[in-house]
Amino acid sequence: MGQNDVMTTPWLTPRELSAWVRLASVLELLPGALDAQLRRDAGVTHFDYRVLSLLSETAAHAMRMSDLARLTNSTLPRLSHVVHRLEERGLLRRAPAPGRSRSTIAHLTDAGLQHVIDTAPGHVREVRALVLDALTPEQVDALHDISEQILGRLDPHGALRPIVDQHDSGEPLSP
Amino acid sequence: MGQNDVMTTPWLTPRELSAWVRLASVLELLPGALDAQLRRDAGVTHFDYRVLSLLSETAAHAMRMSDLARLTNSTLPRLSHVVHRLEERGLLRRAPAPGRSRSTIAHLTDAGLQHVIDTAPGHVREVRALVLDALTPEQVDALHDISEQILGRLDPHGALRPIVDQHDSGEPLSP
DNA sequence: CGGTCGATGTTGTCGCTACAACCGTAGCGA
DNA sequence: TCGCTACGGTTGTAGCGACAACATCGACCG
Repeated sequence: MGQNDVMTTPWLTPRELSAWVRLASVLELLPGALDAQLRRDAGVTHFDYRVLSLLSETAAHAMRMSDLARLTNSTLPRLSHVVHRLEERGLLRRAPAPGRSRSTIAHLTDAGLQHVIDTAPGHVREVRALVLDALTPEQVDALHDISEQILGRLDPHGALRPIVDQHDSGEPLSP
Repeated sequence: MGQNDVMTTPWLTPRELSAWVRLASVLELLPGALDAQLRRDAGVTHFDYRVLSLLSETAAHAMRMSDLARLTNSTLPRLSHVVHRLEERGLLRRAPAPGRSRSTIAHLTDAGLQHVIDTAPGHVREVRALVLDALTPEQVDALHDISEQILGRLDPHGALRPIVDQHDSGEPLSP
């Protein structure tokens, strides 16, 4: 990692640099903007929302902790903390899995489901306003492919690939 | 924000949803991956690196705090904390601006400059590995345009637009 | 059986960010 | 000259995520 590498590292072309600078800005600003809307209007984090939303999409309104962690691109410790807080707020409950298993199941409560139902429209509007409505249909498709390629690098083994295309499940509360 | 809005909110089409789900995953995973590489190899966060890098690109290796905040898409309180920590590590110093001004100038130290020089190649390699090398040249250009459109929504007034295309300055340490 | 290993979660601690409150100074009008 | 306001910046606090240490339970192997 010495400065000698300066000579041997392929630098960024102007086009690459220009694209990267803009993407980096989006990476810094967009999560905060999404979080701000959800916190202001619904008192939850974007991550909280993902957890509740995923639970709402299952038939039983419940899921194993480790599956939830994988589907949210998260880690078990982080999820455990988040679920603990959501449980204190009465939006879900934890229960040991029935049968011979040491796993924990997170169940969405009625209040939690209602919260998702109340929160989803505003969130969708925000996603539209900040992202999708800014793009042409062709750009939306290009964004799909680009994101897919990058995910391939971020997650070479496809460990969390199941997260993608979960939207063919029953309930219409996907985003 | 009642559930009645469910009826009146334009929902996401399958293509939109699929693109958004993937982008959301990138938003969650990519910043962490970038941070991890820089923390592991260089002991700085991605944000720290942006600050040091921007300073290294100026002729005087110095900049006003408020300009630095704008160029990093950040806030003054956040920057103040970060600069305080970097100052304690000897990578930069703060000094009141000369003349009649209440502003503060952050100066990169020699150690700070050297740190950027040592760190840049590894960071560029990571950006290539995770993003640019995963894309075709056409996709890089498309990413440029897409990010630009989204930034237009995130920052309607162009308050931080100057951040874009700063790379025509002197030093070659932009990313 | 006994012991080790791996998988599943939880907890504790530390560092960073958001937010709000605060301070000092310049500019400006009465 | 006296405020008043706006700007530039710092500090304090609370909350969240990363990471590591710690349980616990099942499985496998001798």
